[in-house]
Amino acid sequence: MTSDNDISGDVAPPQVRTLADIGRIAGVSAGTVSRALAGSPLVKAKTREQIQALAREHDFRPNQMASKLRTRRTGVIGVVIPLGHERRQHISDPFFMTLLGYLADELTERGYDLMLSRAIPDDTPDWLERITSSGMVDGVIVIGQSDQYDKIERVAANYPNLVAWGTYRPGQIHCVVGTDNRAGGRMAAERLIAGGARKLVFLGDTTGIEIAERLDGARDAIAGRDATLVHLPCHLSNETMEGELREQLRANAGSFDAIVAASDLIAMSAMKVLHEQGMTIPDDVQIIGFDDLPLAAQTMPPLTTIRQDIARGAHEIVADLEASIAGRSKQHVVMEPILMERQTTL
Amino acid sequence: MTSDNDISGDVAPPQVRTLADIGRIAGVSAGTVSRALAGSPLVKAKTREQIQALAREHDFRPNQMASKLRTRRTGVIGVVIPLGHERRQHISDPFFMTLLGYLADELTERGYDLMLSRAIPDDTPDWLERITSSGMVDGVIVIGQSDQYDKIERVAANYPNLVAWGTYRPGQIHCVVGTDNRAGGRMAAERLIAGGARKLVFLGDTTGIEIAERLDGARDAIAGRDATLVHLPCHLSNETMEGELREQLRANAGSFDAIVAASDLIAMSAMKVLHEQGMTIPDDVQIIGFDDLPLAAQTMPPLTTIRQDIARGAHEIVADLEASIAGRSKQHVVMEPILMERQTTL
DNA sequence: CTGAAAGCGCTAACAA
DNA sequence: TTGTTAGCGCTTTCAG
Repeated sequence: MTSDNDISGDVAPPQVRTLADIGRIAGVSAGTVSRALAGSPLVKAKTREQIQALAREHDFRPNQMASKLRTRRTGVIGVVIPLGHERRQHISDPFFMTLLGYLADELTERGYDLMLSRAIPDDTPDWLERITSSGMVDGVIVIGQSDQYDKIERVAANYPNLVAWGTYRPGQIHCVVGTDNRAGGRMAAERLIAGGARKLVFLGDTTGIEIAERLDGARDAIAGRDATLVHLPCHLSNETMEGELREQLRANAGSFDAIVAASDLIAMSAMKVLHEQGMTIPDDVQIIGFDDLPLAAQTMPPLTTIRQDIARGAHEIVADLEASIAGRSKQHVVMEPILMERQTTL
Repeated sequence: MTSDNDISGDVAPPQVRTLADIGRIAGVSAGTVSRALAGSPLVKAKTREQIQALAREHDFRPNQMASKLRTRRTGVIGVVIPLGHERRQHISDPFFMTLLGYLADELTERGYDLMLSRAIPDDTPDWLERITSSGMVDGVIVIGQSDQYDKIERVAANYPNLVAWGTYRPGQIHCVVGTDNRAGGRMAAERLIAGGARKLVFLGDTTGIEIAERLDGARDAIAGRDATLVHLPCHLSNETMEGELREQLRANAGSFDAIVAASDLIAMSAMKVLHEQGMTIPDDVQIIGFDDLPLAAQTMPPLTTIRQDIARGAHEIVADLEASIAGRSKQHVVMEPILMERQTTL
């Protein structure tokens, strides 16, 4: 199963390691090399090109650590995913992964590097400070507030260059970009009721405040209407989810006619379990997801869901962060969720 | 749609920024503070604790840039995804994202930070050197060889601390961890034939060598048998995929009775399209995916697929890298693919 | 056990 | 147009 081929790493490393080395063989000072490589117009065009050629030839690139130390500008943005309430220590949520992909694009495009951290707040209380005050990054993006809202507030009070993805609460300190989760939850429940549902179920773990808000929204929708809503907790995205779901749905079989899922992933699993149990979607049970991942359109039947504009979210986050780093003011962005009508609702 | 609340960043930053600052208020030298904070037994227990308390109180953490420059050890591993043949400049492939998640776990666990880069080799020929010789990282992981096999070979010749995920070719220089793609492709086609299929189709873009090997494997399987295989190119994971697939499958409708998909994602899209076109799976068309993402078990019917052990892959990659950094020898790991029998085959 | 001093490799005044 | 100089903040001999 495992192959062999030992590989030794015995190759002579290039001898040219510093600006001074290049300078020596070019007959100029390190300072000039620095300027030349930076493309400074201060240095004579001819020597500049000569030096650049030399650098290319020797495959030389200035040491970033030294440069960053000197300029006090790292060009690195920290991206951290707090795994506050998900006990599985694994970054697996496809929503976060998708957002991460877009963030990588945006940051790369603007010339930043991206330093990714996975944080387990329960094990490491200073998970955020460790990143903000390490001198390693120019700014920090927190993907998902999880149950760490207060911690983020506290750190943001002394560290301006921080933007989080998540839910906005009036008066909060830390800059946030996200969807109006409560409106999304309400929208989902309303759509279900409009489709004739009366006995709703909300599927998802509400330890993270984003999800809690979605549940609140769903409750808003049934208030004063001839409908009920029961909250059935279940994890968001790990291997235990499907089993939990199967249990929950079996135990409550027949007592509901519609599901508000906290995420598309939960919705997909629920669809599968319902199918196993012989239910028809949407005739026996209607279902609405949340996120509108590309996958949502792939299910059978295609999943009706509440869309979050992930690409725009990433764009806004990076724009805010860049503004903050440049000393300009930034602003919260609360995006309206959008109902994507597909075929799991009546 | 967009909210308001301008946020200004006007908070007085802590005044204690260097070891010397701490030293001054503790009445010791910077050197001692450095030792104390590093937990060195050289410094008297009492002063050590006192200094640590002081640091905590002032929320001080040593500047990593300076530390790394001095020690010439960054504690950072670069992870790069070359988007060689996928023209969409977006990291979206869920397989890579899953691998990335596991890598993040492994690296965090071993105390490394992870610097993520997305590279577009066509636009940036020196995408790899830029990372290896920037002085920013202790090692580099390349996720997927794409069409950059030769480039990786060339760089690895002078840079030992590099491990790639991908396909192994006898005699190659760069250390690789991956699945035996050819065996996987063969396995898939054989299973289909065993299920009664005779007119196979391979769905996927073979610019990346991993995929090309899967196709070769499938060809191996039909060789000398009463079966045919046609290659229908299609992108691996972007928005155009579904449209392409629809075209391809319509144009060839009726001329095939089984599909070898280059990835689970392609398989899922194909299932959807076939379903639209009124085909039944697996009775009219059998289909096998590749990867065994968690999603594969969620489709309806659940997808038969060729499993790659992503978690183990991540583990082996990091183990190899750590060995290399420590100056020990590393070795290629070629994992056997595993057929996951589900319900899209007969 | 602690302090002084010498850099890690680079950049940016300041001079020339 | 280029060289010189003085650090960025930390670690680590070397002395004491």
